[in-house]
Amino acid sequence: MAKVSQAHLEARRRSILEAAARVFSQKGVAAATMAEIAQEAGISPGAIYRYFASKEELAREGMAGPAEAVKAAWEHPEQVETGFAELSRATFAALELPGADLDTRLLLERALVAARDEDAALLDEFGAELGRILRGVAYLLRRDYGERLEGYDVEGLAQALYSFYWGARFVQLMAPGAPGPVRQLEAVQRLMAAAFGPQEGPAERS
Amino acid sequence: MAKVSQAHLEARRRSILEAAARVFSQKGVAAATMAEIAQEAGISPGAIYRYFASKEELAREGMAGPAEAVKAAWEHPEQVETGFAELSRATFAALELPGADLDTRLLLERALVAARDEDAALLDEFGAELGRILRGVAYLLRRDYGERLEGYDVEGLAQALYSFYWGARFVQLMAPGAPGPVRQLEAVQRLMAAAFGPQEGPAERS
Amino acid sequence: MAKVSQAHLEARRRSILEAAARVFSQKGVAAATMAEIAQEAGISPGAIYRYFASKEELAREGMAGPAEAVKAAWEHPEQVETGFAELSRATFAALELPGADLDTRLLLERALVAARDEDAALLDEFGAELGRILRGVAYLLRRDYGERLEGYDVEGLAQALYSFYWGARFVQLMAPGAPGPVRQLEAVQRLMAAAFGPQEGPAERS
Amino acid sequence: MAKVSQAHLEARRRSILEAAARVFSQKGVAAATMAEIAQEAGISPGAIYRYFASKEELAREGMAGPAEAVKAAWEHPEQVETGFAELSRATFAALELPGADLDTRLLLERALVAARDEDAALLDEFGAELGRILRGVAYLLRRDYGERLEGYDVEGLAQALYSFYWGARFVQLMAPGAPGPVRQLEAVQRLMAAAFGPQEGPAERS
DNA sequence: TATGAATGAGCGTTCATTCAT
DNA sequence: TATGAATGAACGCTCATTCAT
Repeated sequence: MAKVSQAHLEARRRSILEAAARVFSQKGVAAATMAEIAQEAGISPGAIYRYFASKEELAREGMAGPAEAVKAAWEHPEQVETGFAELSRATFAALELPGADLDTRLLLERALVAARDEDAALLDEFGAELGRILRGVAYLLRRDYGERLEGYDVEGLAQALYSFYWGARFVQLMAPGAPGPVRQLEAVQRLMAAAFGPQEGPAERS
Repeated sequence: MAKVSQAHLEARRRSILEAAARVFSQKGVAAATMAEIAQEAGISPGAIYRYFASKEELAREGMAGPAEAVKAAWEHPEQVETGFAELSRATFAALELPGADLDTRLLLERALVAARDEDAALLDEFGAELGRILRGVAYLLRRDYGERLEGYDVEGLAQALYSFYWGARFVQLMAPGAPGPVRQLEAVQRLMAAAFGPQEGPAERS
Repeated sequence: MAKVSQAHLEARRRSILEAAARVFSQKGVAAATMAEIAQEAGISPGAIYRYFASKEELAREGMAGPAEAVKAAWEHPEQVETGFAELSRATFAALELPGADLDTRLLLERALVAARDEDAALLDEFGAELGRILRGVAYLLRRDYGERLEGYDVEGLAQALYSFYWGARFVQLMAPGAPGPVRQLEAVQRLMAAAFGPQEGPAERS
Repeated sequence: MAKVSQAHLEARRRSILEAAARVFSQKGVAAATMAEIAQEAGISPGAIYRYFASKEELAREGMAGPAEAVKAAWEHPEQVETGFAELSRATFAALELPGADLDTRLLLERALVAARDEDAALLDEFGAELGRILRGVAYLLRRDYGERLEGYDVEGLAQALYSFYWGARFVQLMAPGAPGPVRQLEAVQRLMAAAFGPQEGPAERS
């Protein structure tokens, strides 16, 4: 029963995690009850404790951000074929998919928890991720716009774009009726196109 | 302890609100206890209920966003002497003041609560505020950049800038070490300057 | 200020007691709050404590049964001119006056309190009152029906009539739509008339 | 402690109800605490809430009058073999059993609560029960005494007898030393016998 | 190993009582 | 002496956690 169990155990663990994420994002970590999570996962409350030592641990793991595929792309830009514009567009388009708001809520709550507890580990993780993504953004900017970035604070610009991304998520959550992420991005891209000169820029590539 | 002046009562009320804001932003609304808030305010738990009917009401009022002066400026741009660039700078500079993070936490939690409960009132309020600010941003953009905005989706751009602002707040909270709001803004302003043509643009105004 | 105060003090004390009786009979002793009673009495909560040491004392005194005039008549039947039938009728007719239910509630609650706490004093008081009234009822029965009561357990009958009175109060409270006290009494009097022979009985008197 | 049988659950529920009835009748519903009831039932306070949603619900169910067998007899007089006199005697005799006072207290408190809150449901229930019993009493009176009731307000008389019953309960609670229910009833029955003529009356039946 | 009834600490809230004014 | 804001113990209730089954 040993080896097979191992796989089952892992599956069960993941299913609890997913149930928890659903409940957390809907109600918030504090308001969610273990009983609810158990029901969502289709097991008994007591069983959860075979897989997670406490609600806190479950929250910590259950809020570990959704493994966004797009994130990986930004973190490893060398392996990315598409240009900055296309990747941006895909990233922002994903925000308009159903379910994005749930992720945003979870991410925000997670951020809040980290900021409140001065949870160094979580904060560091976020910082590290930010660093990787920033590097990716800057890399792609440089690759696509080359010397036309001369005189620009590319890191500052990359950070601004990253902020813009988070802000778009946030506003989308709070005011679904406002101009959506994609429309915002288009306005920004028009700006960048104008700033970095004739459309040849990114087009040169290929 | 009878017949305390109206002013005293008001002061007490405000002091409770401030204590609550501190505790809420530190621990989150759900985790904060009335006992803690009372202690922070230097009174007994029961006394709070002379001023606020419930924890929920206290949370509602205690999280009512700090009356940011800057916000007013964006909402009434006709009365604003300074240009778009200057106002932006002031707005972002304020984010680097101490205490900004506290506000951001409170605002985020408030947003989360609203989004979770589908609290129509709060959501509407946010949406209305967003609308006013967007109008202000667009107004200032048009006033400062005039016909050079020809062909631009000014509303989309305004929304993008607003998103950028929120994102900057968020990132600042989560990764204090990253390029700060002001540096990000400078990069964006450089971009806008390049896009909207020779520096004369905003300068024309005088 | 001394002598005049004395009268005022007594008046104030009584007004508190009346306010308390009103609130107690409406909400019950446990649910009534000192603040409510104070408001009803038109004073401040703190002031009550100048006149009564505690809520319990206030309850004890405030529930001291309404000084029913009829009760006095039954307790001192020698001074009563009217016959048993007339006094009974007056007694039951009073139950159909507005306000009777409020008294009934208060009396019932008081009874409950006494029965619960095995409050010997209150229980004794009720017992003593019962004794006096029973004696009065028996006295009037014997005076009015004379030897026709031969062979009857007059004390048992008197007690039954007293029970009937209380039961009528109780049912009136719980089921206002049922045949009222007076109608019930009439049925009983018809029964007594039939049992004790030709109407001459009480009529002989004069 | 999982998968306890349905029977166990039912038993536990009933034991809580019994504990509650004991405490309620001893202290009154308002003064009784959940902790006390829990202790009386031999469980923890929290456990009660698996069986009852609130103290109020517990009170509602815990005060649901003891399913008196006698009551059923009065409500379905057609199925009753015994005559009015015998059934009355059984009913009043039951009042002298130990435990009757406990029930009376509970019933009185329940009545008070209903009257205070103007609890329409409870009041209606009481009214409906009263109606059924009254019908039963009148039915039995007519069956046993037949045409000798000519000229009587049978409904009024039935109601008077019902009031008498409640009053006897009440007085018994408050003044245990007074002539007991059975003795009172005997006096009343003597009266009825005298009023309705020669003993043949009920005897005719056979 | 899973269950889910039970625990009990801790929460929000109330209110009798006190006491500075 | 009256006021009424403040106290703080105690309540009803919740729920993370435990453990007998």
